[in-house]
Amino acid sequence: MMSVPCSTGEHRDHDVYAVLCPCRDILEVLSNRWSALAIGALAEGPQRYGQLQRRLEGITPKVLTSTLRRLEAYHFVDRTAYPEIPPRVEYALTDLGRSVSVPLEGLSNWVEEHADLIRGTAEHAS
Amino acid sequence: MMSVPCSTGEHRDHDVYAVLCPCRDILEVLSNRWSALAIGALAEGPQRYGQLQRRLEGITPKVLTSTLRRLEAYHFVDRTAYPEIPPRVEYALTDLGRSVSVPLEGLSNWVEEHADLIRGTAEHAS
DNA sequence: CTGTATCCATTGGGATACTG
DNA sequence: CAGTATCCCAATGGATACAG
Repeated sequence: MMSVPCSTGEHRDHDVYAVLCPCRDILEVLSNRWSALAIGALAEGPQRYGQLQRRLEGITPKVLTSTLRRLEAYHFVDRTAYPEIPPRVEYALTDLGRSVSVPLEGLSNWVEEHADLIRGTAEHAS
Repeated sequence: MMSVPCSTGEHRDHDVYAVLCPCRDILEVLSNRWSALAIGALAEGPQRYGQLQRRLEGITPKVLTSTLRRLEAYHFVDRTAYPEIPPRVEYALTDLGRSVSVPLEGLSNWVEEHADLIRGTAEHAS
């Protein structure tokens, strides 16, 4: 009985496609290459910029920054800068971030558990 | 103690960045605008191309096709074409697809439950 | 250390029209 | 009905260099 949010369009009877519910927006904030990974990393505790960059292997500073900023904008992450030299900045999940990290980890765990199975079965030729 | 798959890089001590584990691939297959939505729609039962197009409001035929093909390549979805005229094609989740739809719905439900909360709190300016 | 500034490549996604 | 064929755009992501 539960359906994917905003996939049915039952709430929309005119054709102004632009004004969809926020569900898709949020889903898209989470659905990009790094957001879920970053939240997963932060789920283990607050971390500094450099730590995150090492954790999320392969991410470039520009992308890391934009990812964190987006998560910040949606209040999944808090950024705290300490006025020291050298600078120290800590990123931590908000309550909302911790909350979403639960279903996100559910997905991560699923992937971990099924990765080899998929690897074995799938021929992604194309 | 569970971490986001392949976010720690603990399995990688050289620097050939290309050969990461399949986890990220899979996560990326699921992490795009339509995949999760499509799986959610199919979780309620097999559906035809046209039905899906109506369910996933706003999706264009090209994108719907590519989404389904990708999900098919990873064996989340099965495609069955009946040699009739007019043609009839049914898409259904595989066992794997049904399996992943569970954590995916967990995420969807979270989003549904928190959408307004986020909407109220977030100023995504920028 | 924590970023920003450029520049660039890829591609996901979209609009529209057309076909077996 | 179930797609394909084109054309196009914006955005994500990446490499590298540089700055406060």
